[in-house]
Amino acid sequence: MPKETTKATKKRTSAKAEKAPRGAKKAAKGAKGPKRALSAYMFFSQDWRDRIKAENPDAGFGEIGKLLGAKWKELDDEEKKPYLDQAAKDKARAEAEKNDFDDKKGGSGSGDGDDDDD
DNA sequence: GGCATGATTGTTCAG
DNA sequence: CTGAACAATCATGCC
Repeated sequence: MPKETTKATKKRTSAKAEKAPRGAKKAAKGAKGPKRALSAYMFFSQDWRDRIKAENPDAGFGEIGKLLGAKWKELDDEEKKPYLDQAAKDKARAEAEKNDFDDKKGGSGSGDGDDDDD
């Protein structure tokens, strides 16, 4: 048994009790942050978005979203494997990203160019 | 050292 | 453009 520590405390992360009270988030604009790695779900949806729409051409965001999640859990470990694999690779990518972020984080300065954005 | 948290990622669909 | 359900994640901070 996986010791439930957090889970028992909170529902998970989103929890979104009812309307997704996630207000403080989304920074990505000027702030530079070592973004995180994608989730297996991301890859899973990329491949499945096709299927979901194929079997639910009528389904909209609501249906597809729910169906997607439902199918995801329905898949077997082996089925998710390929997705997890991709996620694993993305993780490495995010790792390097953070690495660079951590490296220049102090230094440089300057520069930065920044960019900006938009 | 282990725990909790937050931040992020991508899809679809619409006004 | 952005948000919202859907799910994972997992890196980091913190004592």
